[in-house]
Parts: sequence; structure tokens; C-alpha cells
Amino acid sequence: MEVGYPSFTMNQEDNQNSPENSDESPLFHDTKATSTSSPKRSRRGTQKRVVHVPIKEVEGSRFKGETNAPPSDSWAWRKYGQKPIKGSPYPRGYYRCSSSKGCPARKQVERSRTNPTMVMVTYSCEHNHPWPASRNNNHHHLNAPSSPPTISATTTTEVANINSDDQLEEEPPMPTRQSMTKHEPEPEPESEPKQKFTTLEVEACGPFASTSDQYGWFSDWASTSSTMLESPLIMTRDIVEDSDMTMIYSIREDDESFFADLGELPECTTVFRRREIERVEEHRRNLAPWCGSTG
DNA sequence: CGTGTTTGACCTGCGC
DNA sequence: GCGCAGGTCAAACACG
Repeated sequence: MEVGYPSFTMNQEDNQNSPENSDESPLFHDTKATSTSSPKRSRRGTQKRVVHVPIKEVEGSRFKGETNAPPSDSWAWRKYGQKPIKGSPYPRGYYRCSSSKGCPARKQVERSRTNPTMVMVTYSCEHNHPWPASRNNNHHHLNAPSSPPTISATTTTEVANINSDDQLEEEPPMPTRQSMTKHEPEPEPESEPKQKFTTLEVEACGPFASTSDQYGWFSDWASTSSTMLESPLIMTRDIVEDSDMTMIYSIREDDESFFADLGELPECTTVFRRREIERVEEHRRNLAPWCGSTG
């Protein structure tokens, strides 16, 4: 099977090349599994969120993995494997959330074949725990309250700014966002976004609740893309079509610092995309029927 | 000493 | 049923 990356047209990293994307067999709830048999099969039945990140950022950030450096998110990721992907000159790195022992959150990092300058981060599951009080964002938490969790009001000023993968940089609105929006109609004080995350993530990991899932992925995504501040956040139309989420965002070191300061508030990022929301609204109305279910 | 990375081997799933 | 590829685990090693 040739690993011809479809340019992330599909949420699934290798929608066509890999059989790992049929529906969604949430077996992650038991990630750890007692044996090695269970977790393995999950590889194909898991909802994945593919995120494209400029490798320049990542590799220059702090990760030595030149092949594919994971985006510096607020979660603690531990690399547990690396495999060369057939058809791809770059190996794929497998990371697990080290923030929590039982956290099923996993992500695969590999350099985009089409865009070597970008890395494709595929998130397989959501975190089943609140924000990691680890070193990763420990300091973040302290400042977290600074940013209002306004998920509803989120939009990138220029979503279609993606750099590498033009095919994805459509400008499809953030379907999930709206779902969260309804969840977070009001920018709660720094109450603790983590709380909702916990719930959402847990569900997402298990039954992959539509709403929860979306929210969960968002939390993850936001955390991962904590630097997309001014960077354009783009979601491929596929998201809408496949009900999955493929998003591309550019990361900037500066942004990272910025968000770091803000804290790991994933929602905070949304604030910047308020504008996009408007257009998003229109979009979803026309092509986001699935969104309607959530919102 | 603890955590994280690296590497090899093993297992599972899919296609032929 | 066999082979291929992907995904995960475990042991060893390196670093803080």
C-alpha cells in the first residue's frame, strides 16, 4: 500500500493507504490493556485528528527528533516507538501521554510526505485526565486564569492562511467549535477548563461521544496548537464531510510563549478566531449538517 | 534516581 | 494461508 498521503484530505492520516480508519472502535478506554493484544487492534478503529504543523517550529522548539518533532503542546508526551512508513521517507514517531499513567491519549508524529516542512500529528485518543500538572504546563496553570475559556468566540482572522498544504486550507469552519460553543456559551472565569476536559475526554476516549469527542479533540488540539495564536488555524472541509477533524495550523515559537503565558487554556485560542466564527456559521449552515446535531 | 528516548521484537490487521 | 505493513511493548541507554 503506497503511502500516498492524500494531502490530509481525510481526517485519517492514511485514509486510503492505511486501513486504520474504518469507523471508530474506541478500544482506547482500556489503552493500557492487560495484554498487547487488545490495544493493537484499536489502531484501525480509532478516530484520529490529523494536525499539520510546520516542522521548522517543532524541530527548532525543543525536540531533537529531526525526523518528526512533536508539537510542543501542554501535554507530556513520551515516545514509545518509531517506525519507518512505507512510501514515506520519514519515519513515524509514536507518542503517548505521559501526564497520566492511564491516559489513552496518543499521537503519531510524522513528517508530511508532501510537505517535508510540516509534520503530521495524528491524535488517536483524548486525554482522560485534566491538564497535566506536569512540568509541561505546570507554570502554565499558574497563569492560566488569564485567558478566558471562550470557546464559543473563536476564530482565526485568517484561516485560509495555511502555508504548506493548500488543499486543506479551504476555510471550512470549525464544526466542533460550535459544539463547544454551546457548551461554553459564556466565558467562564478561570474556573478550570480542565474540568470539562476531563469529562469530555473521558467520553471521547470511550464511546467517542459526538459532542464530547469534538470537545475532547478540541482540548487536545488546542493544547497542541497552543501556538496558533496568530497563526492561521485551518480545518479541512473534510472535517465537515467526514465528521472528523483535520486541521492545520502554523506554530510559532513566539506564540508558544504567548500561550504558555496564557496557560493551557485551549479555549483561549478560540478567542482569536472569533471572526472566523461568523463565516463558519455560514459554512456550517450550508455544509455542516452534522454540526447541527451537536449544536 | 527518575524520566525520556532509542531500538528490536512481537502481534494484529489487511490484502492477495 | 501467507506476506506485508503498521502499531505497541519491553529492555537498554542517555540525560537531567
